[in-house]
Amino acid sequence: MPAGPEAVPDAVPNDAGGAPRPYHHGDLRRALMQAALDAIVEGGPANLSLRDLARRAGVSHAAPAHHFGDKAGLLSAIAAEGFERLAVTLDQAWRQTGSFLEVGVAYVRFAASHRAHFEVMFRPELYRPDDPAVARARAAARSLLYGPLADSSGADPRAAVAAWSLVHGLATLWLNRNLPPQLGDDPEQLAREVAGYLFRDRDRPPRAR
Amino acid sequence: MPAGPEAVPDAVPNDAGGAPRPYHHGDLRRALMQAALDAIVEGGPANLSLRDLARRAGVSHAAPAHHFGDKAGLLSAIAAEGFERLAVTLDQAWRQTGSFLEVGVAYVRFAASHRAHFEVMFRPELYRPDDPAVARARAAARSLLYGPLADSSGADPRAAVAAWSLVHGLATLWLNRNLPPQLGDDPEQLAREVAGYLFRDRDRPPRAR
DNA sequence: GCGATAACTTGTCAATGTCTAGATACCTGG
DNA sequence: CCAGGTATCTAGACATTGACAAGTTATCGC
Repeated sequence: MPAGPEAVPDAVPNDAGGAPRPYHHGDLRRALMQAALDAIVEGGPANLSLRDLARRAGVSHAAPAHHFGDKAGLLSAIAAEGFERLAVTLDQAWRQTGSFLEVGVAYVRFAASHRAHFEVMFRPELYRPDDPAVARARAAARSLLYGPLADSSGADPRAAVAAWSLVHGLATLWLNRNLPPQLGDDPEQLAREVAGYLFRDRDRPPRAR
Repeated sequence: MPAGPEAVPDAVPNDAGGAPRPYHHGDLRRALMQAALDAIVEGGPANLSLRDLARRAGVSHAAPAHHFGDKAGLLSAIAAEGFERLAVTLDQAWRQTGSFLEVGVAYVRFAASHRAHFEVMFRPELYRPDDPAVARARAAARSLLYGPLADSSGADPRAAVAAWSLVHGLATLWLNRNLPPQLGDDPEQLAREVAGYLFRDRDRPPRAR
């Protein structure tokens, strides 16, 4: 894809005018991850370019391969991190509110605030879903999605699927701007209102609001 | 329903022994679309290659550009066709059953049976969402999603969003194999069961619970 | 110190998207 | 019937990309 409107030459060893960049970046892996997240927010995972990330980080075009192997390796790392952070988010929401609805709201809030992670996590063809770190993190997040409902008596797995589907669909439709604008631009509020249609008689009273 | 492209000898440029392929393909546009749908089912929209499509159709590498301009043009055509067919599907379901739930089930069935279309339609960064044909078809499909609920008295747009989110989330999670396998592999049946949790007091009550 | 090793660079190659120019078949008007 | 025009397709070229191989430089363990 020669999509770049302007062709910037590959990594220049030194910043223009600044002090010479040290040979070792220091935390290139983290810097490349962050650059990737920025790039994905800007243009989606499909338009991601390893060489562009290298330029953003000020390193040579082949440096990313050293840390991630290849493009799928980078995206696998992003997916794993995303599932880890999602698990933390859902766990906190459940612990702090005891409300199944608030777990769903937290899911939507995560998608909106970690858009790049979220867009990668649910596109398995972009990365390696069987990567151990990915599989572990995904399993943890999944158990937190099903867990709260499994705790309640007479749990039906289809109820959890309904809840997960609702918040997942809302999150993806919101991210893709497929919802009517008159619903406002606050995904969290929208999630709380919309999810109420499903959760209304299945919830403990929330302790926090 | 979308029958494969035939009636044209799929000869490769230097096909050994066969009759020489005619200079004009006959229906190259349709053949390229079908090849693209096949390729997307195999590897996702991100791994789509125009040159690969040209090889599949037995034409030169630049032939696709003549019909679609560029890659985004091809994907725009796929998205437009997808929204058109989705609108037909939803319209039929509503007319034939008069059931919100069955419209939702039809949505999931469409996603499963038109996987390639569906995967493109909801990735606006891959195509040109403002393309007139796309915008028109998308608006038609959207009105059929909101229409049935808007007809009923005291319609709340958030109810429609809840319904759309549920079936959309279920469809995407099913396509990405993110649902527990013990729920079976029939998306239509799963949709009918799961959607019952939301539609239950707005529609014919489902058997369960 | 000093060798081992990790981190990064440079060079290269096949593949891709897109552009330009040219070749070929169809088709309409006379 | 046939001549020119146009739609369709081919051929070539170029910049960009992902991946690989081999070399260079800094850091770390001992």
